[in-house]
Amino acid sequence: MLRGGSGTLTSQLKRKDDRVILHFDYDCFYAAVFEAENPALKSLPLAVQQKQIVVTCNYEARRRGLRKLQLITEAKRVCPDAVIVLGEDLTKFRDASKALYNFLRAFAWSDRAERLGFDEVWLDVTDLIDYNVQMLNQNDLTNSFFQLSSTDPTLGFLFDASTYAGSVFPFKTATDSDAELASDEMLSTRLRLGSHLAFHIRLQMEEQYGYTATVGISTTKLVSKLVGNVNKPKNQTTLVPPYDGIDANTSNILAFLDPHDIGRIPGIGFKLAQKIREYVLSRPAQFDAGLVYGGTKEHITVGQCRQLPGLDVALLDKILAGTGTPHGIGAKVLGLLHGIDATEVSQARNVPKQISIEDSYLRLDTIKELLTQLHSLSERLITRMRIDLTESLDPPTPAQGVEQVQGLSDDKWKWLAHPPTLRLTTRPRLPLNADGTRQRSFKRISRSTATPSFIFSQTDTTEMLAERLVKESLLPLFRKLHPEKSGWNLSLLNVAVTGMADEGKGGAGRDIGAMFKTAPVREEDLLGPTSSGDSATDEEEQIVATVQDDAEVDTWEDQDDESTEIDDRCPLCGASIPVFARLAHERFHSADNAQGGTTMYVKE
DNA sequence: ACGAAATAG
DNA sequence: CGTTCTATTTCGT
Repeated sequence: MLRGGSGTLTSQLKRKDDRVILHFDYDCFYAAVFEAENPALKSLPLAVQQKQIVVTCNYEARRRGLRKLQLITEAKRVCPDAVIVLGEDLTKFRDASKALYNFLRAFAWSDRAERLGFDEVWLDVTDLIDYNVQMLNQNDLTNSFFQLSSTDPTLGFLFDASTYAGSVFPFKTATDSDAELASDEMLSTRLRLGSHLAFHIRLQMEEQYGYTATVGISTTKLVSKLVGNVNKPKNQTTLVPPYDGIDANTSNILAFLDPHDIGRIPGIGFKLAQKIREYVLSRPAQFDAGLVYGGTKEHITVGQCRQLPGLDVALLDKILAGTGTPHGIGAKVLGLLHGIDATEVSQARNVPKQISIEDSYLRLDTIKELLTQLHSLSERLITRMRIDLTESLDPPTPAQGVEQVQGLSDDKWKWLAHPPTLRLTTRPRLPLNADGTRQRSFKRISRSTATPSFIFSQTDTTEMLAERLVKESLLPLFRKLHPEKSGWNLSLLNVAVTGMADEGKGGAGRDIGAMFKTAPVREEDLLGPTSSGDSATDEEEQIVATVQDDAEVDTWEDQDDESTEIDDRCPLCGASIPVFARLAHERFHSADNAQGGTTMYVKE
């Protein structure tokens, strides 16, 4: 690294706002799942119980004083007529989450659709947005049509492209609007379209599935996630430009982020936050000793950190240093403090990378009980594998209402992935000290081995397979972890299969036809190496693109100077089209797009 | 590849 | 019992 020019703060930070990213957060998801199966619950105060606490509750319940993470006894005292349902079996939540994810995924032409937990999803809708920006008629923005498909022009919705749908940050006045457009008109247009797309998706999600969501709209994963929180539930917030000012007065990104506690920034977890606080305070940061989790802390804001004297990559690297801290952490965190986050929304996957089942115990110190627990965990693991890693091979049963666990019927099915690794994790309870006290520890230890192929049997019962798995694989792993004949005492067991790859991808299982159907043509795709768009880990599959005879393809900038008041001009060919013929004309171009071109296979 | 740790919901 | 359980990513070896 050179000193001088290349070491300055501004040279270390470079905004790149060429994406449109939506972040969905389903409103009180667990409660919503119960409401979806029993809509009568919607008007009642509803709380979902796990162990002795309310894990979530609907907004009627919150209105009556119930809170997340409240003790059940407290909840009953505050609101005696609350409906309290047990939510310890996660199956239905997982199923609903998967269904909603697949619904949302269909809107991302890039198939960049990333789930976080059960109730959050990011969509990178850049290509869909850019396609629609090209389609805009600048002379009649208020009567725009959003194309959800590049091949079926009837698929979409009417919208007003001159305004944002839903809420915006910051609250806007008419004069702000001019400043915004002057700052970056293209970015504003794209975000407006993003806001209308988000609005449409929210409506469809409620109509088709009965779920409401809170959405954030911006250009990065970081900001889209955070800005959604500004208006909730059942709402959305777009962070409007300007994005690239140098301080909170000129950049809405900085104005938005500055009041946030650093610990609220995704990517700055407990450890990093404590280190930053310690530096800012010039002493160790304390956290509330009373409660361990959600632990209270000293309030250090992004704005405070951002304005630290001498703050740059090198300083942050020094502040955050330690064994195991990620390389480049200084640059990463400096970016986050400025609302810069180049992280890509990851490609949708057909299977998870890992499945693990665990349980915790007060005391687990006998072989007999160990075998019982390992067996139980193994059965649950194999059941989950048969749900999440298999696919039915019977094509002529399209809409079968209820999914069934593979292995219990005569249906033909196949494995979608064969996890190569089996792992056993334990959490030992530390031995008693001399004074009779015992220090708590949450340290885990693990050993892994090759997954035995018998667990992929399609004929044996989970019971038989679990029996064999314990005897042949898990017990040997356990002996590696705990060689002593006795004396161990565990507070946790975890059994996992890991390393799953999307085996269907790029090969037989992948529906190339579907990609062809929805992928728009973009000239950038055909020219350079699109700066890779990264995804370094995934081997790239074949990309199908269409090449148009470009003879008379114009871009919308070229034409449309003056247009008549009565007719619209086609944004593609400039022809004057009466309103009633508009859809048909758009269909003409789409057909041209899909069929008139040459199919080209690009191998990376 | 393996095992630990950090992060997140 | 006390945050539990689950998943992803990254580091060091």
